[in-house]
Amino acid sequence: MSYNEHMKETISHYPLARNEVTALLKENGITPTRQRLEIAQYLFQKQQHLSAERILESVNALGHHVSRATVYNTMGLFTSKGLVREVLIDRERVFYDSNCQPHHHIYNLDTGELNDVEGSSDINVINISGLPEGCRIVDTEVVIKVSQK
Amino acid sequence: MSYNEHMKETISHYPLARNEVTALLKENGITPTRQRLEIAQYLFQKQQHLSAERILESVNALGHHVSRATVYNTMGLFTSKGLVREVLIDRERVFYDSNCQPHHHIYNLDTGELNDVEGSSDINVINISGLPEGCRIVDTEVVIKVSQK
DNA sequence: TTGGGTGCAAACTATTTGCATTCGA
DNA sequence: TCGAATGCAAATAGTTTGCACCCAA
Repeated sequence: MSYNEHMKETISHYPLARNEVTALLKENGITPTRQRLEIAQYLFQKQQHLSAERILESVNALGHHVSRATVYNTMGLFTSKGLVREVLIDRERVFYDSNCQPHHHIYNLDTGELNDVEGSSDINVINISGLPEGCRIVDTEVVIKVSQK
Repeated sequence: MSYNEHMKETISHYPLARNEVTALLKENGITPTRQRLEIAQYLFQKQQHLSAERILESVNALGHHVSRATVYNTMGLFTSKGLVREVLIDRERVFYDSNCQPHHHIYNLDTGELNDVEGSSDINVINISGLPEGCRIVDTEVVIKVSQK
């Protein structure tokens, strides 16, 4: 179902209806609890990069209640199930990327903003030497750090 | 002066003699104190990836004394002067890369080892779309995560 | 001499953990 | 019902900070 189709089918302020998020979690073998649904609904409303603390604040600001430990548990679970991707850029906090498609990042050192590299860019990571025996590439992370200074 | 030339000129167990390290720091506008010299001498003996704690332990194990705060101060200073490069891979600690030449990394998820991609590999990061106005690329970090699992 | 550098311990902060309570199926 | 999930607070660990003392120039 496309994004536009979602929008036609829901009267929620979220692009994803609750029952759709429920299905998403079930498909991935995750028991859909109230807290996980609230986190997922906030997370997947659009493609974004969020810290655990930010998720905690935002979900709770919407009038629901989720504890800090549950946010960490849930994000760890979502990561292990491949629903989100951890991006380690900032020394002090992990960012969770709600876009799991292979893509790379531009990190603005001045503002701390994390954005995606647009699709038309050319980034090639091929023919790597030095891989340990029997290892396969699990993930490739490309972060381009930019600044005005 | 090449690495081999260094080796001929010193009887130290380090590839870099103390006076050479002193010169390196001065060239970079860093006051060469005893602690900074000890850290630098350990750091630049070879190309390696070290955590702050590891540097602290190793330098002190050699019989010298450097405090934890000084290690952090010094590594922050070396980073800002471009003598080392921070690599953020591990959620719990920063790695300092004693090799500042442009190069990329292979991170072994199973062992936690961080190694360099060999020079013959093809990694191209060019023609990036989506750079903010007036920004220049300060650094490009490519980390290839591998695992046997 | 003197301003930058250092050491120490306490403070800070993101994340994890232990355990009693609650909830989904 | 019952194991899994949650909440809370305390614990953990890397890093930073405040401040008195010291040393390179």
